[in-house]
Amino acid sequence: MAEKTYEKVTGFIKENIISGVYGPGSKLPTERELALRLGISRNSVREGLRVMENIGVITSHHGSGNYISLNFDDMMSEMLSFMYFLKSINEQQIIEFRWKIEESALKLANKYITKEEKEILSRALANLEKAASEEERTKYDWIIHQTIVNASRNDFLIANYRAFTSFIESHIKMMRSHIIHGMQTARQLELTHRHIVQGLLQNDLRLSMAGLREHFDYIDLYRK
Amino acid sequence: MAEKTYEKVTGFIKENIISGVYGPGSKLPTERELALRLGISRNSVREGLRVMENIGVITSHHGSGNYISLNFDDMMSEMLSFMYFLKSINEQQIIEFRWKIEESALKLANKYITKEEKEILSRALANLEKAASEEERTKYDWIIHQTIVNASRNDFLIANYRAFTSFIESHIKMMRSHIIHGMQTARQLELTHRHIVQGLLQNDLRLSMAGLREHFDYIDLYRK
DNA sequence: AGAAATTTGTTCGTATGTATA
DNA sequence: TTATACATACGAACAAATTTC
Repeated sequence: MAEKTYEKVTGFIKENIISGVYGPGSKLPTERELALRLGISRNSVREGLRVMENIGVITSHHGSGNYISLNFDDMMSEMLSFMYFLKSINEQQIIEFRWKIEESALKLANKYITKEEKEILSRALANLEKAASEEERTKYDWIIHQTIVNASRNDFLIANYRAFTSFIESHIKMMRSHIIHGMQTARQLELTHRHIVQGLLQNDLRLSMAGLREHFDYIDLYRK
Repeated sequence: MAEKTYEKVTGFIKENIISGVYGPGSKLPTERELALRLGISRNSVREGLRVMENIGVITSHHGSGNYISLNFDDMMSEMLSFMYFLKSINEQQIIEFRWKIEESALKLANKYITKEEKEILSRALANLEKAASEEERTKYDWIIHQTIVNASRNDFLIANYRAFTSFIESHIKMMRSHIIHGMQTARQLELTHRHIVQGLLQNDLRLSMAGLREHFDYIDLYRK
């Protein structure tokens, strides 16, 4: 037999999502009804539901029911961090990947960025440069990178970046403090942000690309 | 209550993998023993096992036992393609993303590619250029692109690319026949492959990047 | 080769805690 | 507050595949 019993449940849910019957917030049939309708036992239904819950497709509310949620981001990041341990993916690969994602996003952002996003970037840069605390700096640093990726207008890049982001959130904090410490001051790192943002504002791809490269060069240089 | 019952199982497995007790091929305790040891029912154990199976951490063999497998690649692919599907993304974004992934991979491949991989590329290119059928061309085309991505030595890029290609497999076939038809002959598309491969063989990043750009320019040009 | 033991696959019944009207 | 619907969890049982003797 090819299909396992619990896959009737996951298949059922997927099909109904794809066909548009279920969307975020939809309530699934009760476990008993699913068992009845699919011709399987309640335990098998539950095995399937647990799988879907774990990958972020549904959420289960005790006493209430099972609902479509469709936010895989958490699961994605959990899986990625687990992969990090197991495949012994080294820091090098992580930094490379983030760099490549941002590089790709930057090129597309240069094409698609809106006036509103340019303003967000300007403000974030200004705030970053006059930020007093490390916490503030992290915040505006974050806004800049996030805005650029969003401006790429490519949902694949955005989805990947977001999933990836939550995974390396702790790493970034760790890295950043390393970097700061290594450089004594954050001035140089901030300068790279200035180049990235100004390049985007002036439609100067060369400048922003160079800024991004500097940015990751610093990270690479001081991450030990 | 924070922890669900089945998470005792997933936690147990994860911890033992991370601590090195379990590696690929390790046999887990029987379901009954796990239930006993964790103080939960066998049904709950099975819910946890199904979750781990579904994300590719273990495989279950009827009558034999549960074993550590540790290949999430397939699961990643499935999850990403499901995600991608749900976001209902347009063709433009698909082409852009594939391009950016390959572009990133190409740069890294230029750094990490091995002699063996260069030989694979040479052979694939030769086979592509003397291929008689469309089916054959598709095959060697695919080998070239796949080899380049693998040569990037970045598991994140590889996982993404794999997930992505399985999703757009049908699109690629469709696109290719469109392109071929539009150009009357596949000569020009093959020339782009020649540039990409030769650039890699000669460590000439400029040439291979230009080839890749041509490649996607053709796709972009003729995809309507 | 064959029988017995082991293990996963699947189901049913039941008890309990939670949410909602 | 009560009643109902629902998810959570457990235990027992049998089927089917595998391993062991």
